[in-house]
Amino acid sequence: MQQNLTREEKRQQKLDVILRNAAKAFMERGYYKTSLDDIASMQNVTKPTLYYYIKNKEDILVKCEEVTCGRINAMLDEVMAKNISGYEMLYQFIMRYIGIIIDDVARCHVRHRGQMEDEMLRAQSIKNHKDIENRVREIIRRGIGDGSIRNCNSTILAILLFDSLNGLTSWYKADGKVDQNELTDEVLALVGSGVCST
Amino acid sequence: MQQNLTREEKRQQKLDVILRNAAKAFMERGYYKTSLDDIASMQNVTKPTLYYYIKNKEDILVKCEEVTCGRINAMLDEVMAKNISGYEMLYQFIMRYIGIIIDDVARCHVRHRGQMEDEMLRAQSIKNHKDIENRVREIIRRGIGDGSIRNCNSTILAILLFDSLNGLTSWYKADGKVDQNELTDEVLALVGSGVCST
DNA sequence: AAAATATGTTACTATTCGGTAACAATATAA
DNA sequence: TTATATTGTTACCGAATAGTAACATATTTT
Repeated sequence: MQQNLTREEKRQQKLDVILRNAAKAFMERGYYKTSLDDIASMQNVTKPTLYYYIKNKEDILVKCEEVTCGRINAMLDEVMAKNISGYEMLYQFIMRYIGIIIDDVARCHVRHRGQMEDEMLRAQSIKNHKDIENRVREIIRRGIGDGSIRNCNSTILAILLFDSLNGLTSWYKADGKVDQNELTDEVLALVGSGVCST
Repeated sequence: MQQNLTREEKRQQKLDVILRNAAKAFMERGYYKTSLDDIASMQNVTKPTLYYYIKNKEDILVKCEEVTCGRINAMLDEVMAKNISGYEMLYQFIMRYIGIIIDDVARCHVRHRGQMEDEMLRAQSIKNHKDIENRVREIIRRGIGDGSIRNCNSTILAILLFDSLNGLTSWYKADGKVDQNELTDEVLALVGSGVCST
């Protein structure tokens, strides 16, 4: 008899719930202060059950990273394919990046990337971010080339940009006092024109 | 017989070394992956000796915070006493803030603030940062008042500013490829005028 | 010199927690 | 129905490590 969902789909859904709950707990209490027992009990299962969905504790971070980097890169694919100026690309990237990282799984990734204990995983994590950073640098260089962005050190600018954007993850709550549109406007205004009134 | 240094001075020096070494290790390996035995062996002492200088592991974070916030507030006292425009104040704050947080103890504080397990300590840590943030907001408001800073949401601007400045701590190494002066120039240019070429 | 204080060590406890082995139940397919 | 794969549980192990008690040594003060 055919179910609504296949086994594989149900399995994927459960994994998603684990990631979301774990990510939330990691952000609230911290990675080391959140035990696998804590995470398991959020799902109303026991710890060994988790090991059917994840390899080990660190694997949760890896999976959060895969999901998030996948989204960011897909977004970059779209934005960079458009026939617009470098500045407009950067503008759109920022707008949509904020939309992506306001999510527990993404916030968890941002906060823990490059901190895996396993050396291979750590290297891969660092590379994943560097790749994204390089794509944004490419946008900045295009903007400098087409004259829409002030001549500057694209490396430093890209990093500063990510610092302020990723910093959002540690204080911005989607349901908080600050409206997402107002936040996005302020970020875009600051990045675009700075603070000077002149 | 009078020594070069009094007991109290020697004690303070040893505490400083402990804080510096611990902060460095926390930044390199992470707080939870650095044991008190690790820290002790850097001093060529044993773990119980540390407890003569610190109350417990968390107290290291508290002491790093006290040192760093003390420095920042003293700097703000100076800068805010000057008879200059709000924008110039902000400019000087940024320049000197970068100078302060390029230091292992300060970096350790930035990375771990508000993450103490003890509730009282955590609340105090959050308050310490909020106080500093409020002083910077005051600078921004003054700038808006005297017309030197574009009209904007001072709360969001202050946070974004701290995000990008504090973000430096996670990648900038004083002995690395990027020169501190060039970095400061780029930050000031970005905050001042943004990325637009027009 | 003797007393008091500061600084250090060795040896140990208690607890937390990631991970696993062995076993039980349930759903799917033949 | 029977066989098989999947999903779950209970009970346990081993390692790491924050913190302490008891004891030893050095340094300053009286």
